[in-house]
Amino acid sequence: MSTHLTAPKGTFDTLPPESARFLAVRDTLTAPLRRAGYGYVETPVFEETAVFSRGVGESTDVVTKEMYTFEDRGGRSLTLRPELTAGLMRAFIEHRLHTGALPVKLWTVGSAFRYERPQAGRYRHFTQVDMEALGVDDPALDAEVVALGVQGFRDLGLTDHELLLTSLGDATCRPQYRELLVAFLDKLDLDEETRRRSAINPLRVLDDKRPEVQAQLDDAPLMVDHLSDSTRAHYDAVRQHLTDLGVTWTEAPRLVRGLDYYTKTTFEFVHSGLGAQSAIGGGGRYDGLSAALGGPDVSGIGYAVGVDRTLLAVEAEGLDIGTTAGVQAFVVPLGAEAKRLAVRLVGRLREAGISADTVYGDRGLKGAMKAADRSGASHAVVIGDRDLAEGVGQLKDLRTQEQHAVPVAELFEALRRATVNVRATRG
RNA sequence: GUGGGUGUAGCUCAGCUGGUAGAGCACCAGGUUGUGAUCCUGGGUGUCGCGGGUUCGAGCCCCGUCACUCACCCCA
Repeated sequence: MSTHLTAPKGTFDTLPPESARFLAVRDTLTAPLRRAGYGYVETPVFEETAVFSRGVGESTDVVTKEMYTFEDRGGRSLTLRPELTAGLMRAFIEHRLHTGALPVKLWTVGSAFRYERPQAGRYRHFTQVDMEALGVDDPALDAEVVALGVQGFRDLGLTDHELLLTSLGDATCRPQYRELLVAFLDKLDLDEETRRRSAINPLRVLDDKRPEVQAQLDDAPLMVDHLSDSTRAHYDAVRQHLTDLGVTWTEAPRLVRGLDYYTKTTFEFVHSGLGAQSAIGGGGRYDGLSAALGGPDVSGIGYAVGVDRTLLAVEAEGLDIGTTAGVQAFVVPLGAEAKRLAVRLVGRLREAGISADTVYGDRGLKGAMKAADRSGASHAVVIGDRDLAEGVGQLKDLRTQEQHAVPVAELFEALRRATVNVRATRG
């Protein structure tokens, strides 16, 4: 078995019927964005490495040890995107979208790649929904973005999740706070690696899960207590708008995000049924990102949601979504002549928008009927030599087992009518 | 990168103190070459993750390795 080809470490295949749930989750998460006027964007899954090293941040683990970076045949350094925001910003800058109406509201969905040790909910290839509102720094926009994320989870029927919210300050107050925090951390008993992390990105130490570290952090200074007047007012306004929108949250003053570009409003959606990788989405404001990528100094806010993790959350809550009904009609031919008729009939049904299928390969009548049953079809047509001699096919209601002969020329119409009736009854 | 757990059929698993592989589900065929959920009969679909060692003999014991998995780290 190990000599056979398998999906690369940390990756997985999503097969039917689970794949239907994946699609349902993906589409449900993006629906609120489409309703709110966000435009779809598609960018490459790889970018020049600098897009991420400068965008995500040289000090982040994502950039320093988790990227799939390679040189192409032309000697360019390229990287498979470890997240979607930086590429979206690159496109925003490249196409000078800031010269148009603001804010520019964008969304995308697709693959991201990180070289990490696989774990429950953490894979080397994963799918994210990503959205950004660029060019306007308005607390109401922060609230809209957060609320749209919440809406997606609500629409899926998820209940066991929580919105964590905080403010990370901005360029006027974060540096001073950082110094305070560094001074505090310097007095603690930390291992060498944590100390190194503290020097590069001290905020992240606050997020450490280890009890021996957390125990020392009770008196740590918090960013929210050291916000400048303007960021304080910004944060207050965001919370006011969220309350108006009926969004509830938990204050999380130690919340930190792993990507360097976040400022001010910062949030994370966590789900209780996922194990250690509990974040199903997260985001925030990133007023310095555009400039860091060589673009205009415009602000932005957005979030990313993990489609795979959200699917895990949906499954953890036992939600019934994306169940496929199978096809509506099924044709069972017996013999070569009937087979030609079946192929034509199925083709016509599909053209008419009715999902239909038939059997392929050498199947006996019993096997074919079994396939018809499995297909989910409400109606089947059985055509054998005996029927053809009489110029008919047998239309069968698979639910009631009722069956009657229908002239060959009328089979299409009879099936169409029967399946449309079923749909009307169900709907 | 650091630790722990687990690898037997498509899936879930059993396999006694080492004797050469099984169950259920699923799948396929048959039960009058014309009818699907039940029933009956038949079919194993497997390099027991891989490599080496011990042994007369290894699914079982030992070593190595790979994969999966969970946690740290990190984060979607």
